[in-house]
Amino acid sequence: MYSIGELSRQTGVKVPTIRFYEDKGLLPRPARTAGNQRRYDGAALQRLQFIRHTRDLGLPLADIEALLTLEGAQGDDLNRAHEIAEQQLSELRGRIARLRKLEKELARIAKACNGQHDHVCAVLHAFADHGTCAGSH
Amino acid sequence: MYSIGELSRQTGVKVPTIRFYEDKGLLPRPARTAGNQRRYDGAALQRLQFIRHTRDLGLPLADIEALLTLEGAQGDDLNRAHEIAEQQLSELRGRIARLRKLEKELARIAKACNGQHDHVCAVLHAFADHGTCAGSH
DNA sequence: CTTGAACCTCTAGTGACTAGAGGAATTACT
DNA sequence: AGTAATTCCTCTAGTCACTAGAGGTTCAAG
Repeated sequence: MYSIGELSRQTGVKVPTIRFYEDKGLLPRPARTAGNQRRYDGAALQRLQFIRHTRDLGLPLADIEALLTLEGAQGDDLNRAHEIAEQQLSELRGRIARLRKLEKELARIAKACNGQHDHVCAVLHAFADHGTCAGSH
Repeated sequence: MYSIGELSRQTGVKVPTIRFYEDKGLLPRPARTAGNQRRYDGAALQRLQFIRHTRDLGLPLADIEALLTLEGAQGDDLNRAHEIAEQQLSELRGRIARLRKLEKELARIAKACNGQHDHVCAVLHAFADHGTCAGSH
Protein backbone atom coordinates (compact mmCIF):
# COMPACT_ATOMS: atom_id res chain seq x y z
CA MET A 1 0.00 0.00 0.00
CA TYR A 2 1.42 3.34 -1.09
CA SER A 3 0.59 6.83 0.06
CA ILE A 4 -0.04 9.42 -2.63
CA GLY A 5 3.47 10.77 -2.13
CA GLU A 6 5.08 7.38 -2.70
CA LEU A 7 2.97 6.86 -5.79
CA SER A 8 4.15 10.24 -6.99
CA ARG A 9 7.80 9.32 -6.48
CA GLN A 10 7.41 5.97 -8.19
CA THR A 11 5.71 7.37 -11.27
CA GLY A 12 7.03 10.89 -11.56
CA VAL A 13 3.48 12.25 -11.58
CA LYS A 14 3.02 15.14 -9.18
CA VAL A 15 0.73 14.74 -6.20
CA PRO A 16 -1.89 17.32 -7.24
CA THR A 17 -1.93 15.77 -10.69
CA ILE A 18 -2.75 12.36 -9.25
CA ARG A 19 -5.71 13.85 -7.42
CA PHE A 20 -6.68 15.62 -10.63
CA TYR A 21 -6.68 12.32 -12.50
CA GLU A 22 -8.87 10.80 -9.82
CA ASP A 23 -11.31 13.70 -10.21
CA LYS A 24 -11.40 13.15 -13.95
CA GLY A 25 -12.16 9.47 -13.45
CA LEU A 26 -8.88 8.21 -14.94
CA LEU A 27 -7.89 6.66 -11.63
CA PRO A 28 -10.41 4.82 -9.46
CA ARG A 29 -11.01 6.20 -5.99
CA PRO A 30 -8.48 4.46 -3.76
CA ALA A 31 -8.94 3.05 -0.27
CA ARG A 32 -8.58 5.50 2.61
CA THR A 33 -7.02 5.27 6.04
CA ALA A 34 -9.04 5.97 9.16
CA GLY A 35 -7.73 9.53 8.85
CA ASN A 36 -9.00 9.88 5.27
CA GLN A 37 -5.66 9.60 3.47
CA ARG A 38 -5.39 7.74 0.18
CA ARG A 39 -3.75 4.30 0.04
CA TYR A 40 -2.94 2.75 -3.33
CA ASP A 41 -2.24 -0.82 -4.40
CA GLY A 42 -0.08 -2.20 -7.19
CA ALA A 43 -2.87 -2.06 -9.74
CA ALA A 44 -3.21 1.69 -9.20
CA LEU A 45 0.53 2.07 -9.65
CA GLN A 46 0.44 0.25 -12.99
CA ARG A 47 -2.53 2.21 -14.17
CA LEU A 48 -0.85 5.50 -13.33
CA GLN A 49 2.32 4.41 -15.09
CA PHE A 50 0.26 3.66 -18.16
CA ILE A 51 -1.28 7.12 -17.98
CA ARG A 52 2.10 8.75 -17.48
CA HIS A 53 3.58 6.95 -20.41
CA THR A 54 0.75 7.67 -22.81
CA ARG A 55 0.65 11.32 -21.73
CA ASP A 56 4.34 11.57 -22.52
CA LEU A 57 3.52 10.21 -25.93
CA GLY A 58 1.21 13.16 -26.39
CA LEU A 59 -2.17 11.45 -26.15
CA PRO A 60 -4.92 13.64 -24.75
CA LEU A 61 -6.57 12.42 -21.56
CA ALA A 62 -9.79 11.56 -23.40
CA ASP A 63 -7.92 9.09 -25.61
CA ILE A 64 -6.12 7.63 -22.64
CA GLU A 65 -9.43 7.09 -20.92
CA ALA A 66 -10.68 5.30 -24.03
CA LEU A 67 -7.62 3.07 -24.03
CA LEU A 68 -8.06 2.30 -20.35
CA THR A 69 -11.62 1.16 -20.82
CA LEU A 70 -10.34 -1.02 -23.68
CA GLU A 71 -8.01 -2.94 -21.41
CA GLY A 72 -8.55 -6.64 -21.76
CA ALA A 73 -10.79 -6.01 -24.74
CA GLN A 74 -11.08 -8.19 -27.82
CA GLY A 75 -12.06 -7.98 -31.48
CA ASP A 76 -13.29 -4.59 -32.61
CA ASP A 77 -12.17 -2.87 -29.46
CA LEU A 78 -8.64 -3.83 -30.26
CA ASN A 79 -9.06 -2.23 -33.62
CA ARG A 80 -10.01 0.94 -31.75
CA ALA A 81 -6.76 0.85 -29.80
CA HIS A 82 -4.85 0.36 -32.99
CA GLU A 83 -6.67 3.24 -34.61
CA ILE A 84 -5.84 5.55 -31.75
CA ALA A 85 -2.17 4.69 -32.05
CA GLU A 86 -2.14 5.19 -35.83
CA GLN A 87 -3.99 8.47 -35.62
CA GLN A 88 -1.66 9.83 -32.97
CA LEU A 89 1.28 8.81 -35.09
CA SER A 90 0.09 10.68 -38.14
CA GLU A 91 -0.75 13.76 -36.08
CA LEU A 92 2.67 13.64 -34.55
CA ARG A 93 4.32 13.45 -37.97
CA GLY A 94 2.39 16.48 -39.11
CA ARG A 95 3.45 18.37 -36.03
CA ILE A 96 7.09 17.52 -36.60
CA ALA A 97 6.95 18.59 -40.22
CA ARG A 98 5.42 21.94 -39.31
CA LEU A 99 7.95 22.55 -36.58
CA ARG A 100 10.79 21.83 -38.97
CA LYS A 101 9.53 24.54 -41.29
CA LEU A 102 9.33 26.98 -38.44
CA GLU A 103 12.82 26.05 -37.36
CA LYS A 104 14.18 27.08 -40.74
CA GLU A 105 12.38 30.36 -40.59
CA LEU A 106 13.38 31.16 -37.04
CA ALA A 107 16.99 30.39 -37.89
CA ARG A 108 16.78 32.87 -40.75
CA ILE A 109 15.31 35.48 -38.44
CA ALA A 110 17.85 34.99 -35.70
CA LYS A 111 20.65 35.34 -38.20
CA ALA A 112 19.19 38.54 -39.59
CA CYS A 113 20.78 40.41 -36.73
CA ASN A 114 24.26 39.08 -36.58
CA GLY A 115 26.31 40.91 -34.00
CA GLN A 116 26.52 44.40 -35.34
CA HIS A 117 23.22 46.21 -35.22
CA ASP A 118 24.39 49.76 -34.90
CA HIS A 119 21.52 51.10 -36.85
CA VAL A 120 18.46 49.03 -37.60
CA CYS A 121 18.24 45.36 -36.88
CA ALA A 122 16.38 43.18 -39.29
CA VAL A 123 14.92 40.87 -36.68
CA LEU A 124 11.78 42.84 -36.14
CA HIS A 125 11.28 43.25 -39.85
CA ALA A 126 11.98 39.60 -40.38
CA PHE A 127 9.30 38.71 -37.88
CA ALA A 128 6.86 41.01 -39.55
CA ASP A 129 7.56 39.87 -43.08
CA HIS A 130 5.84 36.70 -44.06
CA GLY A 131 6.64 37.17 -47.71
CA THR A 132 10.12 35.74 -47.46
CA CYS A 133 8.95 32.56 -45.75
CA ALA A 134 9.19 29.29 -47.59
CA GLY A 135 5.61 28.16 -47.27
CA SER A 136 2.35 28.71 -45.51
CA HIS A 137 1.87 28.00 -41.85
CA MET B 1 -11.13 51.53 -42.49
CA TYR B 2 -11.89 47.88 -41.89
CA SER B 3 -14.58 46.30 -39.79
CA ILE B 4 -13.48 43.54 -37.44
CA GLY B 5 -14.78 40.96 -39.88
CA GLU B 6 -12.71 42.35 -42.75
CA LEU B 7 -9.64 42.42 -40.54
CA SER B 8 -10.35 38.82 -39.69
CA ARG B 9 -10.58 37.84 -43.34
CA GLN B 10 -7.39 39.70 -44.25
CA THR B 11 -5.31 38.18 -41.48
CA GLY B 12 -6.88 34.80 -40.86
CA VAL B 13 -7.31 35.65 -37.19
CA LYS B 14 -10.80 34.88 -35.94
CA VAL B 15 -13.06 37.69 -34.80
CA PRO B 16 -13.28 36.69 -31.12
CA THR B 17 -9.51 36.28 -31.07
CA ILE B 18 -9.04 39.84 -32.31
CA ARG B 19 -11.18 41.11 -29.45
CA PHE B 20 -9.23 38.87 -27.11
CA TYR B 21 -5.96 40.44 -28.27
CA GLU B 22 -7.42 43.87 -27.69
CA ASP B 23 -8.37 42.84 -24.16
CA LYS B 24 -4.84 41.62 -23.53
CA GLY B 25 -3.41 44.91 -24.73
CA LEU B 26 -1.71 43.48 -27.82
CA LEU B 27 -3.86 45.58 -30.09
CA PRO B 28 -4.70 49.20 -29.30
CA ARG B 29 -8.36 50.05 -28.88
CA PRO B 30 -9.58 51.04 -32.34
CA ALA B 31 -11.88 53.84 -33.39
CA ARG B 32 -15.60 53.18 -33.16
CA THR B 33 -18.54 54.07 -35.36
CA ALA B 34 -21.50 56.00 -34.01
CA GLY B 35 -23.05 52.59 -33.39
CA ASN B 36 -20.07 51.39 -31.33
CA GLN B 37 -18.56 49.06 -33.90
CA ARG B 38 -14.78 48.79 -34.28
CA ARG B 39 -13.06 50.38 -37.30
CA TYR B 40 -9.42 49.57 -37.96
CA ASP B 41 -6.75 51.32 -40.02
CA GLY B 42 -3.78 49.95 -41.93
CA ALA B 43 -1.48 50.16 -38.93
CA ALA B 44 -3.78 47.84 -36.98
CA LEU B 45 -3.78 45.44 -39.91
CA GLN B 46 0.01 45.33 -39.97
CA ARG B 47 0.24 44.89 -36.24
CA LEU B 48 -2.22 42.01 -36.31
CA GLN B 49 -0.31 40.37 -39.14
CA PHE B 50 2.83 40.61 -37.08
CA ILE B 51 1.05 38.96 -34.17
CA ARG B 52 -0.37 36.24 -36.37
CA HIS B 53 2.99 35.48 -37.88
CA THR B 54 4.86 35.36 -34.61
CA ARG B 55 2.12 33.23 -33.02
CA ASP B 56 2.48 30.80 -35.90
CA LEU B 57 6.15 30.68 -35.09
CA GLY B 58 5.21 29.52 -31.63
CA LEU B 59 6.06 32.61 -29.61
CA PRO B 60 3.90 33.08 -26.52
CA LEU B 61 1.83 36.25 -26.38
CA ALA B 62 4.02 37.70 -23.64
CA ASP B 63 7.06 37.55 -25.94
CA ILE B 64 5.11 39.02 -28.79
CA GLU B 65 4.08 41.89 -26.60
CA ALA B 66 7.72 42.43 -25.69
CA LEU B 67 8.67 42.49 -29.37
CA LEU B 68 5.86 44.92 -30.13
CA THR B 69 7.03 47.38 -27.53
CA LEU B 70 10.52 47.03 -29.02
CA GLU B 71 9.40 48.25 -32.40
CA GLY B 72 11.58 51.07 -33.57
CA ALA B 73 13.98 50.43 -30.72
CA GLN B 74 17.74 50.76 -30.85
CA GLY B 75 20.86 49.47 -29.14
CA ASP B 76 20.25 47.11 -26.24
CA ASP B 77 16.60 46.71 -27.06
CA LEU B 78 17.58 45.23 -30.36
CA ASN B 79 19.71 42.76 -28.52
CA ARG B 80 16.57 41.79 -26.63
CA ALA B 81 14.74 41.05 -29.85
CA HIS B 82 17.65 38.98 -31.04
CA GLU B 83 17.71 37.10 -27.77
CA ILE B 84 14.04 36.26 -28.01
CA ALA B 85 14.53 34.85 -31.47
CA GLU B 86 17.55 32.77 -30.43
CA GLN B 87 15.83 31.44 -27.35
CA GLN B 88 12.76 30.44 -29.27
CA LEU B 89 14.95 28.70 -31.79
CA SER B 90 16.69 26.56 -29.22
CA GLU B 91 13.42 25.69 -27.51
CA LEU B 92 11.99 24.71 -30.84
CA ARG B 93 14.92 22.45 -31.56
CA GLY B 94 14.48 20.70 -28.25
CA ARG B 95 10.81 20.20 -28.97
CA ILE B 96 11.56 18.69 -32.35
CA ALA B 97 14.12 16.29 -30.91
CA ARG B 98 11.70 15.06 -28.26
CA LEU B 99 8.91 14.60 -30.76
CA ARG B 100 11.17 12.56 -32.99
CA LYS B 101 11.84 10.15 -30.14
CA LEU B 102 8.15 9.81 -29.51
CA GLU B 103 7.52 9.22 -33.18
CA LYS B 104 9.81 6.21 -33.13
CA GLU B 105 8.06 4.79 -30.14
CA LEU B 106 4.57 5.39 -31.45
CA ALA B 107 5.52 3.73 -34.72
CA ARG B 108 6.69 0.68 -32.79
CA ILE B 109 3.42 0.59 -30.87
CA ALA B 110 1.22 0.98 -33.93
CA LYS B 111 3.06 -1.84 -35.63
CA ALA B 112 2.64 -4.13 -32.63
CA CYS B 113 -0.84 -4.90 -33.82
CA ASN B 114 -0.47 -5.61 -37.47
CA GLY B 115 -3.72 -6.71 -39.01
CA GLN B 116 -4.45 -10.00 -37.38
CA HIS B 117 -5.29 -9.68 -33.72
CA ASP B 118 -7.53 -12.63 -33.24
CA HIS B 119 -6.44 -13.12 -29.73
CA VAL B 120 -4.51 -10.50 -27.82
CA CYS B 121 -3.19 -7.36 -29.41
CA ALA B 122 0.07 -5.95 -28.21
CA VAL B 123 -0.89 -2.32 -28.57
CA LEU B 124 -2.19 -1.92 -25.06
CA HIS B 125 0.79 -3.71 -23.63
CA ALA B 126 3.11 -1.67 -25.77
CA PHE B 127 1.58 1.50 -24.40
CA ALA B 128 1.95 0.25 -20.87
CA ASP B 129 5.51 -0.90 -21.24
CA HIS B 130 8.07 1.80 -20.95
CA GLY B 131 10.94 -0.64 -20.58
CA THR B 132 11.33 -1.19 -24.29
CA CYS B 133 11.53 2.50 -25.10
CA ALA B 134 14.76 3.92 -26.38
CA GLY B 135 15.27 6.68 -23.87
CA SER B 136 13.63 8.73 -21.17
CA HIS B 137 10.89 11.19 -21.86
C1' DC C 1 4.03 13.17 23.33
C1' DT C 2 5.61 16.52 20.48
C1' DT C 3 7.34 18.07 16.22
C1' DG C 4 7.47 18.39 11.34
C1' DA C 5 6.47 16.41 7.13
C1' DA C 6 3.00 14.82 4.45
C1' DC C 7 -1.67 14.76 3.78
C1' DC C 8 -6.74 16.68 3.16
C1' DT C 9 -10.38 19.81 0.49
C1' DC C 10 -11.42 23.70 -1.93
C1' DT C 11 -10.94 27.70 -4.84
C1' DA C 12 -8.74 30.15 -8.29
C1' DG C 13 -5.22 30.91 -11.88
C1' DT C 14 -2.54 29.67 -16.22
C1' DG C 15 -2.42 30.28 -21.75
C1' DA C 16 -4.69 31.01 -25.76
C1' DC C 17 -8.41 30.87 -27.12
C1' DT C 18 -13.70 29.20 -28.28
C1' DA C 19 -18.78 29.06 -27.66
C1' DG C 20 -23.06 30.84 -26.56
C1' DA C 21 -26.69 34.16 -24.96
C1' DG C 22 -29.18 38.11 -25.85
C1' DG C 23 -29.38 42.17 -28.13
C1' DA C 24 -27.98 46.33 -31.42
C1' DA C 25 -26.10 48.08 -35.84
C1' DT C 26 -25.16 47.82 -40.57
C1' DT C 27 -25.86 46.44 -45.37
C1' DA C 28 -28.40 44.85 -49.35
C1' DC C 29 -32.47 44.66 -51.68
C1' DT C 30 -37.02 45.93 -52.94
C1' DA D 1 -38.47 54.08 -46.82
C1' DG D 2 -39.02 49.42 -45.13
C1' DT D 3 -37.48 44.96 -44.18
C1' DA D 4 -34.56 41.04 -43.78
C1' DA D 5 -30.05 39.08 -43.44
C1' DT D 6 -25.78 39.58 -41.78
C1' DT D 7 -22.52 41.39 -38.89
C1' DC D 8 -21.51 43.40 -34.85
C1' DC D 9 -21.66 44.38 -29.53
C1' DT D 10 -20.74 42.78 -24.41
C1' DC D 11 -20.56 39.37 -21.15
C1' DT D 12 -20.11 34.89 -19.05
C1' DA D 13 -18.46 30.45 -19.02
C1' DG D 14 -16.01 26.48 -20.98
C1' DT D 15 -11.77 24.12 -22.90
C1' DC D 16 -7.17 21.34 -21.67
C1' DA D 17 -4.01 19.75 -18.43
C1' DC D 18 -2.50 21.14 -14.95
C1' DT D 19 -0.44 24.31 -10.92
C1' DA D 20 -0.60 27.25 -6.74
C1' DG D 21 -2.25 28.60 -2.52
C1' DA D 22 -5.10 28.82 1.79
C1' DG D 23 -6.32 26.78 5.87
C1' DG D 24 -6.64 22.78 8.31
C1' DT D 25 -5.73 17.48 9.69
C1' DT D 26 -3.07 13.12 10.13
C1' DC D 27 0.88 10.42 10.23
C1' DA D 28 5.71 8.66 11.45
C1' DA D 29 9.90 9.42 13.96
C1' DG D 30 12.39 10.54 17.98
